[in-house]
Amino acid sequence: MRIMIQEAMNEIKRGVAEIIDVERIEKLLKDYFENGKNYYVKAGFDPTAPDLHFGHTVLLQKMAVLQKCGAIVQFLIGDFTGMIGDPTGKNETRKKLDKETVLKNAESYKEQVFKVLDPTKTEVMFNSLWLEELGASGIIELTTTFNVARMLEREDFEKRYKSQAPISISEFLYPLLQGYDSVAMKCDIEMGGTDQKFNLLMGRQLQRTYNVGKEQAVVMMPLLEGLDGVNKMSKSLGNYIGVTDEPSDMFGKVLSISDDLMWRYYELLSALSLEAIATCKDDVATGKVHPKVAKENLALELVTRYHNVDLANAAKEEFNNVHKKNELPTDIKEFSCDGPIWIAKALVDCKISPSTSQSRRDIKQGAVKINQEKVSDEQLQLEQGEYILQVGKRKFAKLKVI
RNA sequence: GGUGAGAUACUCAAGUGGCCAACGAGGGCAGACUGUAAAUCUGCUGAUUUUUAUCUUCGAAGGUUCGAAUCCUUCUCUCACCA
Repeated sequence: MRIMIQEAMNEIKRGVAEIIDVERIEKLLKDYFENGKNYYVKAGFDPTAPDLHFGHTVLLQKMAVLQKCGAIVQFLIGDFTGMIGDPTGKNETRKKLDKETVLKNAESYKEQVFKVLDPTKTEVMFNSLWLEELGASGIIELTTTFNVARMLEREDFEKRYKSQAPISISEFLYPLLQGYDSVAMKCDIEMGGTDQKFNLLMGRQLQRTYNVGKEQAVVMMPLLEGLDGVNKMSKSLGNYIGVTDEPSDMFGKVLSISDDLMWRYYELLSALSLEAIATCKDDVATGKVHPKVAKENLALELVTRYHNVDLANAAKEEFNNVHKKNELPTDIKEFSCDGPIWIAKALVDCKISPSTSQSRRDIKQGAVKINQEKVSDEQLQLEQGEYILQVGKRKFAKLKVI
């Protein structure tokens, strides 16, 4: 029994940035393994963007691990708090979404989330349910539990306060409301990114204040770096790999990360054991395994997870055809138009160039190819026929000139 | 409420009457090199088949002028200092 708990703990601790109250998690595990008692793990998500990317899955995967150890996941959609916008981002106050949209978003969340989480051990919840009921008096009461000095301890607020950047009062409410969620949900563990530390601890604090009878443990996951290897993965920065990305896109994006970053992805995203990863890393360092092969394996694993093995292998083959052998991808978007047409215009029509000016620049640089042949004449007219147009290494289009 | 400062392209940031489609940096795109990458080097980075040109763009609207991102007026927004 003790060994089981120990093993579970090790698996849970893998890759996490910080755990607060490890003892409590151990107790929960013990209660599960000995008495089969479940416990609740909360994680909050934004209601506006049901586009999950690998950054989110770091958290989801950890929750999936916990599900195997008796956790019921409370998948919280912050439809109420979404109005305020978490101060950690630069988000300004947002408009409240109508119910219909929220429910629709929730549905698409489910589609994506259950590729990782076990649906039988997951409850989807909305915080408007209890926060709306709280009312003005409830919110005022909530604010009395905390003072401004403490609030300003939050790193983000402290910085802005010192540099005299504006802090909106509503922003103070965000951590309080998120914390109140923990009270309403009576969760045992809350998960979040390291940037959420303050908010996560708030939940713990408020559970005590409101006499919930338990104080949630906190598991913080590191923020996964995006494709650029510097900034955290986010949709707005465009450096993300979405769980709904097409197999070939997903494969290509994974292959495009730097060698250093690959190990980070291995640690946080792969299902391989840490020992296996360490071995692989050694083999790459000693030259036994080519770094590209290691990266391909990672990409295969991830594409398989969100699609399937066949598509993953197809994506790999496709990738090597296009990039290694310089062949053409299999599915190229097709267009047709009346001819004759000026090459620069054709590229714009096929959406592989933003403007004819840009087309001309690209032609001058030798970045444009027709049927694998470099184009040197920027005045070129395309007569009747079918052409494969290409800009750079990645942008392709098939054009039929009538 | 009072006073002062500011708003320039994707972002930061120069420019204070013509040589400004606007220095520079980052980012992005492309070429070389590679493992598709990273690093490095190079070019490009408002639009337009008039390309040593034309048109649109420097918070918004007017005005002065042969000519304005630059000067004047009003407005909008942001910031700072004081209360």
